[in-house]
Amino acid sequence: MDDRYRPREIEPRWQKMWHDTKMYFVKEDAMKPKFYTLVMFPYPSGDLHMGHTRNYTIGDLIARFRTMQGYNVLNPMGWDSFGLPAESAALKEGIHPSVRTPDNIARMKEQLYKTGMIYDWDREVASYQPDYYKWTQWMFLLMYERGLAYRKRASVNWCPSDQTVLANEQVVNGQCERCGAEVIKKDLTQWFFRITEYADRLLNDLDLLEGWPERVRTMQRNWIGRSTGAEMEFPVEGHDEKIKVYTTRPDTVFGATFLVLAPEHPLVAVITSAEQKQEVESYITLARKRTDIERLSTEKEKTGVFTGAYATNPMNGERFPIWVADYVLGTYGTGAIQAVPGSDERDHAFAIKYGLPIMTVVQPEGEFVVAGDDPAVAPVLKQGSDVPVYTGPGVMVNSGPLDGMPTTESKDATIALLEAEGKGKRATSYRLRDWLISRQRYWGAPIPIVYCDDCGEVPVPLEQLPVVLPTDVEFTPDGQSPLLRVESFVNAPCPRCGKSARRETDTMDTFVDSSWYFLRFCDPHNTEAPFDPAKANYWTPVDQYTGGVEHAILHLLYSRFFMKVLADAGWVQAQEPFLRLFTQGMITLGGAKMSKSKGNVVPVDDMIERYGADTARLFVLFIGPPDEDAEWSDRGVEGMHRFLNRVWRLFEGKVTVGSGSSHGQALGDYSKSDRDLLRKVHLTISKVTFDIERFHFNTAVSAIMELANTMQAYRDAHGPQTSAYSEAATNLLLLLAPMAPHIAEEIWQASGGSDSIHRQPWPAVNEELAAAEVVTVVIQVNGKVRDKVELPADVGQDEAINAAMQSERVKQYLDGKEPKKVHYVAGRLVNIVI
RNA sequence: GCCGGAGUGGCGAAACGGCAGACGCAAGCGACUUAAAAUCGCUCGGGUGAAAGCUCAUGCGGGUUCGAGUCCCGCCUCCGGCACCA
Repeated sequence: MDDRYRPREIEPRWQKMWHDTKMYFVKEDAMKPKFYTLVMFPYPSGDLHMGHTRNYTIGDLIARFRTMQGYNVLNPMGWDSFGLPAESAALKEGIHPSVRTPDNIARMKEQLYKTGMIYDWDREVASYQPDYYKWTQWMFLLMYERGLAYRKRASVNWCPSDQTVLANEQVVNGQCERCGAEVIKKDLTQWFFRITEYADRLLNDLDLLEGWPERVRTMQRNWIGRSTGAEMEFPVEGHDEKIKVYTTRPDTVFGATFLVLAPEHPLVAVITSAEQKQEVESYITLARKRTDIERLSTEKEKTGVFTGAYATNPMNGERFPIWVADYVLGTYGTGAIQAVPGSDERDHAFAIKYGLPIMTVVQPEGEFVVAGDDPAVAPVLKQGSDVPVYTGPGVMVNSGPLDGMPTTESKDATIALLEAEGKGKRATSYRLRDWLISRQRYWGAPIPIVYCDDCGEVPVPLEQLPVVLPTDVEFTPDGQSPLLRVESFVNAPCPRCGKSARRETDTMDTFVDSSWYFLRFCDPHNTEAPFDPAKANYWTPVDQYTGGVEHAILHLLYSRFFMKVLADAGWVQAQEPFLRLFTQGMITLGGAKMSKSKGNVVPVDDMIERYGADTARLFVLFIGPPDEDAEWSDRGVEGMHRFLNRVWRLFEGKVTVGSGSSHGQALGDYSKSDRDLLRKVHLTISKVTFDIERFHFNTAVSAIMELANTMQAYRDAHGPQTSAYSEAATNLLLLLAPMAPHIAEEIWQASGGSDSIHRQPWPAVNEELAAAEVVTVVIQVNGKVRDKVELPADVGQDEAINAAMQSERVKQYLDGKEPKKVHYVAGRLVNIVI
């Protein structure tokens, strides 16, 4: 072994060995338990920084750890390589994305290689390649066949900067998630996936995902936003139409004093009276012009206009006015509400502004008086601001058959009443909208649809896939799909009748590409199908998925949707794609996320050059709890480099490693100091194993450091040539192997270890060696530590308490008196209560 | 407003209801060296004390318990998600 630790010499050597021997290439193996670990595949932007390294180091550690534990481990890598960033960069630099993308991939692959990441590269996929997106198009057709892909004209989100439509999920606070531009609404005919059909299952199955962070499950629950209530029909005076209303508080129907329609509601034009027509139309025009941001900023001030029409309350026959207001959303519920200003703050504000009647129908329990007994407490139909709004629980008043009923029962009772009289029914509503997948941009998978004058919209048949994305395209965005300009692409024969027809020219949202890639990894070379179900069923669900929390809704919800659709179609068995999810924190520099544009990156190449990959890897594991953000520290990384140098020196002077947990001698043959060292070894095995299992990598590294410190002290006293030291050294390397794989491999092979260290079994805890011989029992008086005493590990309660009572300190506190009570925690603590 | 998560030394952080601050960074002192680097050793939450020790201390206020950073109740602050969703 070299006398100095030289990572630049040893790391490339072992990387080559792992790579050349295809050490981590795997096949299905029914005899072994499988473990599918996956890190979210990256967008190939070019250069990796330490934020990425944290992510991939965790993935690599899991793969190596589970392999040593005897699992058949699938750890693949691929490239999420369609999408806007490549296109924007290409426009800026004048390099075509089809050239730039493979270059970037090659660069990132090289950096992963140099960091010692191991993947089954035989399974590499890239979503921009035709042999991948052929199957993305197949997925579209599957959706289409099952009635889950459809085209409709709708008011959609449009990013004026990126010049394309966006999914709801890609609009954050009224701004484009990618570029921050203010999103506007446009009426366009677009393709959607009917994810709302799966809303219930996507919500309910979140309960099964116990291996997911609570935070992510909550975010998905909020996003799906299920509420339950009722739909009710309100007849319109002088018209046959009835207005359907959705409400979560059907029990307050007796307090409804007007109806409100969203500006987009189709009945607005039908029911509006001649006198009000002009006012209503100009209001609607105004409302449509407002962006989401404007609507948010005017949150307090509600606006609306009277339609001139009247409706009848189905429960009590009351006649009341119908208004139009944009505080009611056209896209939620039925786009129409019953306004109950006595029980809803928004309706109350609106009623006050426009002088509409307010009536109390719910009263707080304690204040209940029989309706009519005291008009001051139970006001009947009053106008003005003196009738307060009350939204809490209570008792129904002014509500006919519901009077006196507590609100805990009134909701169900009202629904029963509505259903019995045929005036309404129980209903559920969701915040989730269908997923808009069309994009008017170039760098994506073409939507496999042809429009024929005779046959209409025709899906491209499987044997004609892929619909290839042409490369000779002028793709500067102008609000229209760039593919429209390519005659040879647009003009295509109708697959059904053969007459000349036109192709769909929009491409798919890149989130479609990434919604199924984890399945392609199971069978990446299949030319007949997206994957062989038998192989997919062997590997899926993914046992451990790792990635950034920024995908909590978009990617993770879409993938779950795809998995359920594929399960329904019989392609997979699992209902959920990702069994356990880990969301790692960012690494920040100067308090901000590392990013090239901000210029605050620590490139992984620099770290490898200066300290080697193992130092970089170990440091990002040690930097803090892996699910929390952590600030980069140059000093910290130097400390970690010092540690690896210390490890190196522990092996100076012919230290021999053997098999991990065997020890040739009986326990009694070891000296006291040997036994102490071995105890530390086995306690460390136990702690590191436990900590890796529960993703506490920072404390796993600490534990290994402690072991190294203990070994150093032992070595200073007894030298390295003892069997106890050899066993300690062996286990130290094995524990370090998944985290710092190169140095572990180098020392292993230089110290007589057989084969690769990465093919050794993970060390087992020897309970006999781990067992303590003596314990330090803490002696408390009234819960405060006053003394400690060393006792044999198998000490009984009586001896321990006895020993405690002998303590001089305890005697001082007792002052001759008898203790009131004594608590004993076996082998740990005696608490004397005085 | 609703829903999650988090508040511990100078810093990153540890602690099955049982010795608060492991491990590391920074800092200080010392050894080695002509010197520096590297390496090694010691100190390192506050107050008090010569020391042993005593005492205060895990965002704030209560509570449960022999014993609370940890459990319960009520607050405060920060981070994240949702939000005119009827």
